[in-house]
Amino acid sequence: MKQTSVVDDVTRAAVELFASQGYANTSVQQVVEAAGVTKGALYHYFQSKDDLLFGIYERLLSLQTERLTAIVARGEPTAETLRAVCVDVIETSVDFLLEGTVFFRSAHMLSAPRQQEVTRRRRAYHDTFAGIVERGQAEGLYRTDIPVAVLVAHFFSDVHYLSHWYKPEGPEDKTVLAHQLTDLFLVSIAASSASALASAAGSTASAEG
Amino acid sequence: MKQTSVVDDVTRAAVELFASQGYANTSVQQVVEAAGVTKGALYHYFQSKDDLLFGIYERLLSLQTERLTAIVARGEPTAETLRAVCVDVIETSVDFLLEGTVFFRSAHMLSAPRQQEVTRRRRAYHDTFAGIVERGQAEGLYRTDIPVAVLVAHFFSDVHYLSHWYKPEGPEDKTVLAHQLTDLFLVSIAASSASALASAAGSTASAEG
Amino acid sequence: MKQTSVVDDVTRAAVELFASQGYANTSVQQVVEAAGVTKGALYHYFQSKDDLLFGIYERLLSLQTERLTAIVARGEPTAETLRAVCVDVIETSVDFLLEGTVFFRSAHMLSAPRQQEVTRRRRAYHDTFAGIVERGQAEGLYRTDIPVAVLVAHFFSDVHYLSHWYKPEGPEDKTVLAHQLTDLFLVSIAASSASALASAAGSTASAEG
Amino acid sequence: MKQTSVVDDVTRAAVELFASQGYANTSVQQVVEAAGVTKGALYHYFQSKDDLLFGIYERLLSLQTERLTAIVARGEPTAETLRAVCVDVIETSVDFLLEGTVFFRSAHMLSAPRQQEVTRRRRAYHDTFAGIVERGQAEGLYRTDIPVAVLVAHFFSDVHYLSHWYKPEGPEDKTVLAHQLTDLFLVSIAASSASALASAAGSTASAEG
DNA sequence: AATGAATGAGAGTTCATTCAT
DNA sequence: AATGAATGAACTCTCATTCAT
Repeated sequence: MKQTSVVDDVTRAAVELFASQGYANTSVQQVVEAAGVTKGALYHYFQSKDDLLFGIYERLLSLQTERLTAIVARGEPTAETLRAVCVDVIETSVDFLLEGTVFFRSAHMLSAPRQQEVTRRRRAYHDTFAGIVERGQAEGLYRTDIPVAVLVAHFFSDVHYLSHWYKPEGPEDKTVLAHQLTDLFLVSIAASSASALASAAGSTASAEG
Repeated sequence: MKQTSVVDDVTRAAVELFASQGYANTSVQQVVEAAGVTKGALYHYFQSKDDLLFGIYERLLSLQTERLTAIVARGEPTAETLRAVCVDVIETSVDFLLEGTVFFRSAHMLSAPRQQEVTRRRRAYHDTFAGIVERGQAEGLYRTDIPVAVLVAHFFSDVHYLSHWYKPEGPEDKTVLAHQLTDLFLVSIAASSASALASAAGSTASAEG
Repeated sequence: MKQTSVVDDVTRAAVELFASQGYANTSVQQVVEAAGVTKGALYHYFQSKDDLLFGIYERLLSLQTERLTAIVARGEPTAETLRAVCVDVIETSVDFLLEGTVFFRSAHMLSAPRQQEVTRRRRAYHDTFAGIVERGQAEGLYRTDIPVAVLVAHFFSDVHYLSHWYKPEGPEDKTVLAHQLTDLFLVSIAASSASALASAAGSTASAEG
Repeated sequence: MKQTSVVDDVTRAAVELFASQGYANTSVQQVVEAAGVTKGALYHYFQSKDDLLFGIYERLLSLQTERLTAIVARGEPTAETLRAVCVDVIETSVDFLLEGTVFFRSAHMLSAPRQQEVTRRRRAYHDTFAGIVERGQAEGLYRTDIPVAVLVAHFFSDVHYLSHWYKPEGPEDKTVLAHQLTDLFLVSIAASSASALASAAGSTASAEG
């Protein structure tokens, strides 16, 4: 009774191969062999190899956007919202670690229009995130001595980097890790941290800790 | 009076093309055309296309290792050493932004032995960095409630991510940015920040800031 | 009240696509889409793509053979018969200009047996035409200094060429054009024209007109 | 000492295969096998299969344009010029019969820009030819009761049709044929032929011969 | 030191046709 | 009568690399 479809089998095989060998180093032949289908079947459902890659991004972006929207819609206080968003995106990224690997490595191999589409959607996601941080700044929660763009990049750098070092089979638990990274981020952007930079900016000799 | 060599011209052209189009999408033909040399000349100095990529990594890794060693050799207090190292690696990464782009995107396209070599050297670099953090923990400067591996990853994620968002021609000054990111990192790993996680770990409702 | 059949819709779509893009450049998929039917339906009525092409030829050849036979059967004097045949085939060719385009461009793409069948029927048509000319020669109407094969080719070249230059929406009226081309042909093969070649054959300096 | 180049061998093989099987039915593999070269060598000199086809047209168009220009440049009386042009283009077309076959069958398979280029050059050729006819009309040599466009099409139809019926190994001598077809054309467009149409236009019952 | 023509394996993609439904 | 998913062979084209010069 197990129902497998060509689309699912191919997508699964593609994610694994793209993540382990890279998009460019993976031939369509390898994908169809790993998926147990024929080339003709693949091209019946996908217009091009590019489509395979975009499909992976599409799923990930849709999922993350949806989750972000849902959390924001709960209408909790800013600090709680931001913490929930951070934890959630890290956990989701761990769940889709292969997809993330492919995403960050191979986005530049997409056709130009699709690259723009991906960029557009990621930007929308980042903008929503930035909006929460800005609201927190207005409420006096977060420091304002560093541009929001830098704060946002600082957070997403952790998300991005996960696929470069995190091993799901390793010692770090996904949930614990999500809270640890979130805490590192939230501590660093807290309004109370702002003073540190003021004295440190022009000198490497100030004390901290 | 000849000021340009085949090796330099080719390397420069390769970095630019690999950064803008990706390694796999760049043909050797494109490289030789952009460098103004012939294929024969390129293959006289490089054994393979792989060599071109490895050469870029080689230079960047050597430079960063050398700078890290020099800073550590100054024998300053841990806090000053770590701050100096962080600022320096960020500034250097901005200076070699194209190389960084190539590095993080295309390392997986290297031949297996060279991929191992790169990994080995990056690990050595990270280990030295981790050693400084651990020394600081022993001195009571940095929090110990989060594994060092996570703290190290948290820092290098910023370095890594630079090539994805930072625009040298944009509004952010390189030095200012280096200090901002360093500050965000140092604040978050300070021993005094450790308490935050304790209360936050099991709940999303705790207050921060 | 159903007024369209799969066969008709498909044939119409095939003629248009084959004429505008060429037989080889038109996929069966394009034909079924243009005809508004499915692939299964097409293959229910046609054995192969080749069948589509042959069907177009079949219709055109049958029609022209039928019309030629009808005109000859009227038993008019040779000159009248030939004129009527010429005018008719030109007019019919204009009416089936798309079919003509396909015919002359793509006949060589038919399977060998069908190519032979087409050749056989065209030859029969030409032979009947040649017979009329020969009868006219025997009656002293047409010149005998040029082989009949050349005279016949001279006429059919005009028919053939129509699809390369004639635009139904252009200024030339179909009937007028048919009479003009017929006149050019009949004038040139008239017995009284025979002397012209005699003096011209070995020299390019003779006068004409 | 026989010098053969890849370009020549490939072009020769391509003309023969395209003429006998059609462009679309001939694979690049077949061309390289017939030419005795490798695929890589072919693609070193030709950018695409399209290039092969265009190269054939290019040579033919250049040759014919050059010859037309040379004849016109002799500045002979109109009648002599037109006769020389007609004889020459027919003889040349016989010499390049395979190229002609390819030309008329496969021009529509060229990429759009190249199709336009071919059309542009053929039109220029036809315009020069039409100019000679018009000059002859002004001089009272040729009939004016039929549009020049029809007269020009009437001539080129013979040239075009050659590849459909003429066999170089057959009984017709090239030069004799050229003069026969030229004569048929010149007789039919002579000013003295004009009266024939006047009485024939509205009726199929008039007598001729 | 340098050339660039030539190689040849393998890439992504198309498509007429089949067949279970 | 009709569907459309699936096949699989063949297609055009690319490209890192070699080697005679």
